[in-house]
Amino acid sequence: MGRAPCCDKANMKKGPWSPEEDAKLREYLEKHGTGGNWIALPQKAGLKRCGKSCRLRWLNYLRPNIKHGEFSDNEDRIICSLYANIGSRWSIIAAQLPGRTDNDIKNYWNTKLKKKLMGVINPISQRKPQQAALFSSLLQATSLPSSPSSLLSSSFTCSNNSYYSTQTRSFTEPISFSSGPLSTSSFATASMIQPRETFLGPVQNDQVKDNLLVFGGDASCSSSDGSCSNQMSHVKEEYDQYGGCTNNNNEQMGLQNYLYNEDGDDQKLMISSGAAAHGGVLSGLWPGDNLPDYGLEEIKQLISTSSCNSFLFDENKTGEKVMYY
DNA sequence: AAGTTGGTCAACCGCGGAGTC
DNA sequence: GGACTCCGCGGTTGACCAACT
Repeated sequence: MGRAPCCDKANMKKGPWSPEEDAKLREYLEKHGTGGNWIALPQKAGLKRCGKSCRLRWLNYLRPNIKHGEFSDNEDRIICSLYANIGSRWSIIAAQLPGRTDNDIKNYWNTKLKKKLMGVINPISQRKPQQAALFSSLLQATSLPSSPSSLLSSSFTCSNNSYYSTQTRSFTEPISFSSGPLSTSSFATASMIQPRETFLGPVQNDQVKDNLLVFGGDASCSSSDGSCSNQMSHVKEEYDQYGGCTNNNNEQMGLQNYLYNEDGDDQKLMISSGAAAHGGVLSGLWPGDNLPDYGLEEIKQLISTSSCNSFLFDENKTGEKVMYY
């Protein structure tokens, strides 16, 4: 037996919403709320629209406090980081960006951010394998520049060359980039996130140092392809538990509490990462040559393989520090 | 100036999960 | 436990616009 249609499509208007329809929907929702039933709502509101369409219009456009327009560098970083960790879980990502909708973020990723990232990754892919591995490892430890040239001009530093394992709760030996080919598996092992305790869970005391916030975690992923999506199957659950709560002001509190510091826009982040970027490592390696196109999966895989926690900083812009563990 | 191409973004589609009966 | 309904999500489409040829 097939699924019943959510509404009578024959009598439903489709396409762009008119200002009148917007006004009707807004007025109704402000007066009555959804009433817990989107399907019945359009009829009550006097709209010849599908309930799902109403819901989408409200959530993506009419809802109060919706933020439109340019994404900040900060938002870029959060999106990249979360995408690297959890993939295209746009609703979860959106929950960490107040005022942004999942649709907005999805569009932004598909049209702009992905290309931005590919601009970084593509040059890597034509390196010799050894260099490519190095580049992909570096990616997760560097800022997402507005252009490859800005990446080149960036000075990448990290607080040290150690990575911190939340599994062992101790600092381990630094990773050296000058010692030959990099083992991606070691990075993955060192850097996979641990949602409950670190990624979405409460920040541990030892994770907050010098105004740095932490997320990232221990070795829960050892897949050879570096993909960590499976390991994130509990993200929603964890999110519900830790992130989907509200504070006293009934404001949603979520992962942003661990992504933003008190200054909000000037936060510093500590992320799980297996690789460390040295200042100047990239210098002279940027090829600027033509490279094969990368698909979404490759992007994700490249990020994930090297770290499962790539996070891209632009040191010049924000002066952020990166710590690895 | 006209046609083509590419980018953007609002909206649609269909699926899976959760809740209810 | 199964059928059914609704919600929410992610992928995709298509209209619109600007840049390019």
